[in-house]
Amino acid sequence: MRLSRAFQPTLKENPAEAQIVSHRLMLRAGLVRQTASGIYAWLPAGLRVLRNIAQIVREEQDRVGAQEVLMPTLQSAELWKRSGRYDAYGPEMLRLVDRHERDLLYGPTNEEMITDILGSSVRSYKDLPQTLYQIQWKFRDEVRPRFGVMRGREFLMKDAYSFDVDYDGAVQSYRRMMLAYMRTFRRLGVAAIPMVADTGPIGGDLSHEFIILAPTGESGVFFDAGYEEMDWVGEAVDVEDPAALAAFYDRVTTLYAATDEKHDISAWDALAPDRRREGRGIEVGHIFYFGTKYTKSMDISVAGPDGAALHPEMGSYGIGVSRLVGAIIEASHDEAGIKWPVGVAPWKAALLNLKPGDAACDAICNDIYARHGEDLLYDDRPDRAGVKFADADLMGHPFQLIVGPRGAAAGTVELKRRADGTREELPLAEALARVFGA
RNA sequence: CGGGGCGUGGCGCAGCCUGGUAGCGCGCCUGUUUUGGGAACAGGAGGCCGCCGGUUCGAGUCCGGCCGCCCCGACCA
Repeated sequence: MRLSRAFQPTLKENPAEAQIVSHRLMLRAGLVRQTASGIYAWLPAGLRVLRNIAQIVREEQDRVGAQEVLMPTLQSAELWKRSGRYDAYGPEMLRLVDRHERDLLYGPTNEEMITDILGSSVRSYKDLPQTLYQIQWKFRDEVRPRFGVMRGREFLMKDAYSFDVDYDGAVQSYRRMMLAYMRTFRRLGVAAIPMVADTGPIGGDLSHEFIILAPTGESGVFFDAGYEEMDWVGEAVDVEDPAALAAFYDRVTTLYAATDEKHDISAWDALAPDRRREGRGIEVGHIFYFGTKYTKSMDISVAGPDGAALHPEMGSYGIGVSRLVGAIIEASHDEAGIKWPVGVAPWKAALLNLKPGDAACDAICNDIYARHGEDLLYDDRPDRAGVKFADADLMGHPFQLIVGPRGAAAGTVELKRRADGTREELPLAEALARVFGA
C-alpha cells in the first residue's frame, strides 16, 4: 500500500477522550475511531490487525478439531426464555423489539443458540463429541465502557462450545482447548498465562482465565517464574492422544498462577521467593466447563449407548479478539508508539523513501514495492524524513526499510527493527531477506 | 448505578468568574526556501461556541432543562 493514497489518518496529539496508552495509540495510529461510547469503527490498518488476530485464532481452533460456524448477532428472546436467562441476565443485555412486537436481543453470548442448533440436529451419542466456534460481534451494554477497545460494549469475540457424552469427554475437550489457546497466544506474540478462575456454581477446577502481562492491566497477578520459560506451544502434542494431552495440560497448569481474586496466600508463601513473580494483567480469554447446565434447562438430549437419553456435557471457550488489539498494545509499546508483534502487524514493514523525486531512491523503492507491495506500507509522501520516522514508529511496523540518498549511493538500505530499535546498513537483498524471508 | 469533570474550526486548548466584533498552538490549502528524527517565512481557508428554552437592548459567557463524552468506584470477553 502506498501511504500517499492510503486512508491512514495519524494524529500528532492525543485525543482528550483517551486515557490509557493503548486507546491513545489506537486513535493516533489511525486504527479505530469511536462512534459512540464503547463502540468503534475499524479503519483499514486496524481492520488488518483485527483480521490477523482472528485468522491466527481460527487456524489454531481448526487445528484442534473445532469447526467454524457463524451465528447471527440478533437472537430471539424465546431461546433465552427457555434457558431461563432472559430474566436472569440483567440490563447488560441489549433488548429490542421488531415491527411485529417480537422480543429480540443483541447476543452477549451464544450458549442457548448453539445448544439449540446442535440439539436439533444430533440424535445419538455417536454424533458426539463436537466442538463448534464462531468469530462474531457481541454486545454487552456495560454500565461503564472504558479503556477503548478493551472494554467496549460491542466487541469481536471467538466463542467455542464443546459437547461431549460424558465428563471424561468434556475434560478432553477442555484440554484440547487449553492447547489451542497456548498456541494461539504464542503466535500472537504475547505471553498469556492460564490462571485458575472461578467456576461458579459448577465447582471443580475446569476454569481458566488467560492473562496477558501488562503494567496497565486491570487485575493484579501472581505466578511462578516457571511460566517465563514455559514451552507454550506443545508442537508435538497429538490432540487425539489423551495421555499426551494430559501431560501438556499438567505442565501448563500445575505451577502457581492466580489473579488477586483467587490468590492463595499459603500456596504463594510455599513458593521459593526467587520464583515469585507479581505483576498486572489483562484477561484475554476464558475457558470453562459447565456440564449440563444448558442441555438440561433447554432439554437437549441424545440417545446414549444403552438407549436412554443423556444430556451432553458442555464447555465454553472465549477469546476477546478485539480486546486483544488493545491488550497487545498495552504489552508492547514505547513512548514513540506501537510495537507490533510480527504475526499481527497490519504490515510487516514500512518502506520509507526519504527523498521522493530522487531518481536513485525512487528506483530502489519502486523495486522493493513491486516485489512486496502487499506486505508493506510504502511511505512515498513528499514529507520530511522526520515525519516519516515518527509515523512509522507510531504505527509500529515490525521493520522499517529506510531508503535515502546516502544509502542509495553506497548500494545499501537501512533496516530498523521496531522491537529493539536496532538499525543496520545492509545490501538490499539481505535486508529483504531479513524481513520477508529468503 | 453512586461520585466527579468536560462539550468552543480536523486535533489540543484559552475565553465564561466580571455579558458588548470568537482567539492561540498544531494540522489543512497556495507560494518560496528547505530536506536522515514531527522545518522556516509569507499569504489563505475553515466556527448555529453540544441542543432547547429563559433572562437581557445584547448570551460562548448568566439561569433552567436535555443530550453526549471522559475519569474514580461497584461489575465484566
